[in-house]
Amino acid sequence: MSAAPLERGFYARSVLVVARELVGKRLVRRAPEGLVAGRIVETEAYRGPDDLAAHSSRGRRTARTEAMFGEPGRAYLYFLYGMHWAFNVVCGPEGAPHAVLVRAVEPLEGAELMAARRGVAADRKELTNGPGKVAAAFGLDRARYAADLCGGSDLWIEDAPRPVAVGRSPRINVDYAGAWAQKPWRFYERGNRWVSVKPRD
DNA sequence: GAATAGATTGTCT
DNA sequence: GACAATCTATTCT
Repeated sequence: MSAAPLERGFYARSVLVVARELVGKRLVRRAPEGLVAGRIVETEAYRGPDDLAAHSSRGRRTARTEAMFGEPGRAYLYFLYGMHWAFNVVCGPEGAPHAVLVRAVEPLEGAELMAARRGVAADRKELTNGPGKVAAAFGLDRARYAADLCGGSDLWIEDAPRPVAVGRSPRINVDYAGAWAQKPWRFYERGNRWVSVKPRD
C-alpha cells in the first residue's frame, strides 16, 4: 500500500495550517539500505521574517537559510548543538521564509533500520521522539538539503487520515525569542507516546 | 519523574 | 568567540 507524495499545493499554504495538517501524515524515505516510514505526531511552525524564533527572522538570508526562501515542498535541514540534524518542510508562497519542523514521528515501517542508525532498541520511544532523533532514524543530513518532497527524491510525505485530537502548545526551546516564544505554534497528536516534550494537555 | 551538565561544530556577530 | 529549533547519562527527589 503506497500513496502518491503530497503535491506542492499542500505546502504552498499558511505555515500554521500546514503544520497542523501534517500531524498524522506519513513520512517516507526509501534508501538503498531499506525503507523507513513514520507517522508525523509533532510539528512546529516557523514564520520568518517576523517570527524571532525562526532562523529566517529579520529576513536573514544566508547559505544556511537559503532553502526556506525557495519553493514550498522542499526540505530544509540544519545542524545544531554541534551534533544533530533537524528536518523541516518549506511552506507558504515561494519567497516567504516559512517552514515546519518535524519534531517526532511514530515508527510504522523499518523500525529495525531506524534502530541500527540510532543505536537504540527498536521498541524504545527514544527511537524517534525528538527532532534530532527523527533525522538520525531516517538517515537525513546535509545530503538531503533542499530535496524535493513532491517527487524526484527518495524522501516524501503521503496523505493519511487526520488524528481525532490535535493539541497545540508553545514551541520548545525558543525562549530567546521573547514574546514569540509564547505563540502556540507547536502541534501534536494528543495522547501519543512518541510526542517529545510532554504537553500539559 | 525532574533537573543538570557535558558533548561538539556550523553559523553569525 | 558565543551560542544554538538537542540528546544522553547521571544524579537527585
